[in-house]
Amino acid sequence: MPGTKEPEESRRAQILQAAYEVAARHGLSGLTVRLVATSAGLSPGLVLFHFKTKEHLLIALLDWLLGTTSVLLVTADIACIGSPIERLLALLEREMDRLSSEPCRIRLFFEYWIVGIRSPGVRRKMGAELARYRAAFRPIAAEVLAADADRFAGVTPAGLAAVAVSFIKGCAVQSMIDPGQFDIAEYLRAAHALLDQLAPIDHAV
Amino acid sequence: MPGTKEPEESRRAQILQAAYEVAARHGLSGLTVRLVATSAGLSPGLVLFHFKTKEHLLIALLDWLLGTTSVLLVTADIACIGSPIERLLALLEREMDRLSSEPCRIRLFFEYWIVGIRSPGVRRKMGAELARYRAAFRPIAAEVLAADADRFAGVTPAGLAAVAVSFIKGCAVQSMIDPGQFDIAEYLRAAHALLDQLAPIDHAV
DNA sequence: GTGCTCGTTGAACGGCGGGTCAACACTGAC
DNA sequence: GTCAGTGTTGACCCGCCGTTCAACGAGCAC
Repeated sequence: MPGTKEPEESRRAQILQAAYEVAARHGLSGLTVRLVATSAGLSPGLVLFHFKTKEHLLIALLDWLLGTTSVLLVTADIACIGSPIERLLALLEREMDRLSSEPCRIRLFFEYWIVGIRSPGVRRKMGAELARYRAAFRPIAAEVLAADADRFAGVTPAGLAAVAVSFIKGCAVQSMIDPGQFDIAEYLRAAHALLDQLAPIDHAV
Repeated sequence: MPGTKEPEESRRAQILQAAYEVAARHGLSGLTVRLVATSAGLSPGLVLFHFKTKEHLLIALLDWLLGTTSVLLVTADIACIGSPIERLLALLEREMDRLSSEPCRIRLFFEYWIVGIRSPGVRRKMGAELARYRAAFRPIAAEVLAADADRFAGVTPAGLAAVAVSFIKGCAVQSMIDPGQFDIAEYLRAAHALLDQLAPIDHAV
């Protein structure tokens, strides 16, 4: 039915949704304009009518991805934890849960990292996202440092935040590649012991 | 010069070398049989004569990559450090140096991670490599735990080794994506403070 | 020399993917 | 009704890519 006017801007959203599904199933390198069109139930030409170029489509998909992903969820139940260290640990644990609940999203981010190696535009966006992620950890990191100024002399909030991000991303990488051998519970216990100077409170099982 | 018998097996090595150069420059997705052939100064047909398929070539390249990358360098100057924690920290620092000295290799590994998402064969190899990397950290991790059994009650060597690997891989990711905003010195200082229960020794500058 | 094998070449094939475009349909303005 | 503009289609072009293959050349056995 050519010419039937859809709610205009919803076409872009519809196509982006289809693009996400294709990318989730076939990867970014397996994403083709035709596949996206088919998945959206539209003709290939229309996809390039709304997004001038495949490259534009990919960037729009990245924007959509970044826009629909909350940076860091500091929910009420976490915010009310008294000890800064416990709060940071709870946050880390929460983020790990997110990792395993949305594997497709995480994988897509990985693929965009790779694209970013060769594409300055994508790299800038991914870099900004990472910086935002670190910044979200910074307040809690600062509190952790303030709570034990002696031990953390010379450590900056940004530095600790970067380490926290590494915890998350490193866990994502390892559990993505070999989910069998990588034990998240052990991992969290080690993280706990590193942060906490006291004997670790039993969080496991 | 057709028919000139080269030292036989060195042809494969020559092609793999060329494949690595192409992959380093254009990425794994930009690697084509023709480009590899041109880079090696050979005809496209010959590449597929020695490696039946492009897929075979990619797997051979991965094997070559894994074979020519030392898992973990525990050099003499590090092995003789008395304190286990100091030794682990020195190792981490050494690994970070490796990261920045061989960025192409690291990037290629990243790309193979992505390939591994959809290719079970590649995933197995990458998983084994990660497991090997963790295993290399395990002895030192065990010594760190043994040196402070109270603090690390319930923490396994494997868990701490996984955290160490996350330190490295997380750093690699962050410094790869935005080298500008990511400060490795700060990062290392934070890592030091986490491991060490004493005030951190000044390693900066 | 004859013939066999193996390494090598480069043209050719088939397919696919990004991008273009003429044609068309529906809407709204006049 | 007419006309312009926008959304939409699907065929088409072109280039690239993986792969195949006939031909050829060098060495070797006899």
